[in-house]
Amino acid sequence: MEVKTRFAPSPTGYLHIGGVRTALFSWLYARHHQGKFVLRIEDTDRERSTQESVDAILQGMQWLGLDYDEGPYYQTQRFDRYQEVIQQLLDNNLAYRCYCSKEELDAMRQEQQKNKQKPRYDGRYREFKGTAPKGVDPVIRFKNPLEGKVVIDDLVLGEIIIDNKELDDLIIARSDGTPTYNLTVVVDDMDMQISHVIRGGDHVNNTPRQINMIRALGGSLPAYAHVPMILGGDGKRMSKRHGAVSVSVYEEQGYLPQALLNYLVRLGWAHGDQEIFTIDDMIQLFSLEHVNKAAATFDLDKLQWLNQHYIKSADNADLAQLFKQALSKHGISAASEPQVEKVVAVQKERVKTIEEMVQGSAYFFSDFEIYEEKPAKKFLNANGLTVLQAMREKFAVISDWNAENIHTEIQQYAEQSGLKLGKIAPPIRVAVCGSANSPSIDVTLELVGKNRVIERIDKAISHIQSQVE
RNA sequence: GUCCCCAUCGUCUAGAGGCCUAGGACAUCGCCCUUUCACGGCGACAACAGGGGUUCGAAUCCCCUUGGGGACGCCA
Repeated sequence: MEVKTRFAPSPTGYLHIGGVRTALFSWLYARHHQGKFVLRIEDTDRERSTQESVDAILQGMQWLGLDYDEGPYYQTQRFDRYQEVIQQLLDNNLAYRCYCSKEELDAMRQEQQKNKQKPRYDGRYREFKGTAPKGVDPVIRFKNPLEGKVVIDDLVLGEIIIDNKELDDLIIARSDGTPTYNLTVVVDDMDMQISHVIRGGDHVNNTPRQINMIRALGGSLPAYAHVPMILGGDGKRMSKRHGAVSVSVYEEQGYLPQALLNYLVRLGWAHGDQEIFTIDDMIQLFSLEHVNKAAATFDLDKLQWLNQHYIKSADNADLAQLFKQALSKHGISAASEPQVEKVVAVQKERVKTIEEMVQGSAYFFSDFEIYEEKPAKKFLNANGLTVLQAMREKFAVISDWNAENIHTEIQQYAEQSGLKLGKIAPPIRVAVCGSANSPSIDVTLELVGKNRVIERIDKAISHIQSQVE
């Protein structure tokens, strides 16, 4: 049988890390087995589904390169089919109408909670033969088996046994006639011939209900694999405060898709000691047998380390593209000098994200008005003035402005003045960059350009002189 | 509360009864490199939740306890 997996998000919010990880595992499994991967949008909840969310999901999948062979299917476009199945269930006495009001249901739940029982619909309309109450639009419930147990042979968790007595007759159609999740999943997974249902651990409890429905419909069961959930930094379920942000945020902050994927694939899965995986590695090595059972905690530090790794090894031209986009988002024009690619080449070794690269590179492209307070205090002083004045003269006569010649001039001054490099570079750096951090001073000066370097040194000189007065 | 699941360094994990004095990675802390910040190199710290079994032998198998997570919607 052909392997066919699916990712079935509901468009009721952004696509977050947990969703992406599920999608990744599902995708990897399909790719590893040269099967098919389906994207299905579960938008039956019309109240909460939005087009923005759909777009966010599609965009996120594309950014990450998680391509699909079928879909996106939209469940709202399959209502006729669900209706047909619901009718079939009704006709075969496998489902029934329930006239309970929400208030009635609430009361039932409260009573059960009070008696320390699991809240469960009691099946009061299951064998109802009387006349329907007037003015009540009924919901339709599936007749869950009363006896017996459901055995799930989960590919990750192993055997899970749930007693049918723990289950109740779930609603498969709302009072407005629209189908609900547990029905649509079952119908779609059957119709789309999904061979492996790979999804988050929060769905384990839905599985026995779905198995019962598939059996009632005479379908064959897919294999199930429930992957562990990802917890937020607080060890609790992901929340906005702890990690559950849209993948688009990672894109905006300058994470590379490869880094995010690499981070995610190692969350709940491992291949010995290997930490770095190319996409091909992942596809080749991924297997459900090595997926962990325990939930994992999201760790931004490690993601950053991986991102740094991939930035360091990325192609300069590719990086330059991303860098340019990020610069313009910050209103920094990279139109003139220096060449973006050259800046990228020197900065890629020292940042964790593209965003960080932008933060630390503004002085290459535009002048600044203020110096960072601490370094300015420390280096733009009387000693600094001497250095700057001397170096200004030396720089002014360099005809071929490159790192090597700049380095030579600094070296010469060090010898003449008896000052260590550690005394000479910092004032120049603060004068030219506004801060105490930058790549090597010679390369930095080369890229900033001769004219601007001299302008900025002049500016720093007058800044110091005005301080002294 | 009820049901389901889980349990190795702070975090992600390796570990399929002897290869474990428990390995790797991130983080942290040292040292080296260095004109700053980084990169890099070397090193240190740091875990089998507890208790019972089974076995010649248990991180690995079983049971209990504890802890954590999930589910219990006319959400998905």
